[in-house]
Amino acid sequence: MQLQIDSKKGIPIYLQIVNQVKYLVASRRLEPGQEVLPIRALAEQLVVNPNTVARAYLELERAGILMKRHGTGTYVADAPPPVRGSQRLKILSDRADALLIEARQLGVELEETVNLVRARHAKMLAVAK
Amino acid sequence: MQLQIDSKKGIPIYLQIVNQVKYLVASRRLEPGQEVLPIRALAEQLVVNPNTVARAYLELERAGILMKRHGTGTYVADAPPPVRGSQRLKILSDRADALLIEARQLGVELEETVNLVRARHAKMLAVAK
DNA sequence: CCCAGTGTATTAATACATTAATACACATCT
DNA sequence: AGATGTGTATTAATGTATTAATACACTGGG
Repeated sequence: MQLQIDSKKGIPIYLQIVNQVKYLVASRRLEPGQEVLPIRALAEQLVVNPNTVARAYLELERAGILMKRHGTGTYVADAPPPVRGSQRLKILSDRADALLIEARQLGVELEETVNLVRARHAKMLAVAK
Repeated sequence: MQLQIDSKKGIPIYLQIVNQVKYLVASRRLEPGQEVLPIRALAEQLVVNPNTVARAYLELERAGILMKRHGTGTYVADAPPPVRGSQRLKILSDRADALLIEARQLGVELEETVNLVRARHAKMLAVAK
């Protein structure tokens, strides 16, 4: 698991871990059921306090991305059943709005924005594991 | 200018102002050149400290959304020339990635995500001023 | 020139976030 | 049962964010 932590870029370390793991899972480089590095191991690899990794894993567990088993290890969770609840769609809408607001501010048209989404999606699934 | 502030929802007041003004500008309910409420006036309307509004306006000015003129007032800035710099496209890509990661986690397919973006865009430009 | 209205700057109180140190508890294997 | 490797909980130090109180400075109209 190759994570890149930048201690000086303002973004909290635990969030950098969260985001990168989310990306790895979304792009299938980490698959459901697979074990991820133990807290201490990842902490050592990143030269970071174990609690910081634990914090990240906690967030990821709450987000349904990871599953921790006490005394055993931490694993990538199964993908959830598609699209339950309007609560969840609201989050997606917020993300879409943020994208559209930014695009509008940059003078980027809708179709160009859609193309960007498609391009990023392709890139996300592109590279090998 | 109709803003809704929720003091108890965890999101900082100044950010709620920033986001809502961004939305109003992106959706053309506020047009370039138009004067927005003075800091104190908006602060009074929202029952908030003037510094909090000033903080929001400062962020919006830095984002190129508003333009302040000392002693005179605050105005909606002109739309920037379309798409300069790769720095700016990087922000858009990050937003697109966030959307795609969230969608993936919810089991929402690419085409459905694209449709959502189109739908939100339509809704954004829908209502009257 | 003054006045009223505008944005600006400084400082501080308070709360929250972030990271770390340390000790604890559970699971598995022998 | 013990050893080892796993996640957990508690506490604290430190920094950062958020909001507010207050005084300052610029602009335009009488």
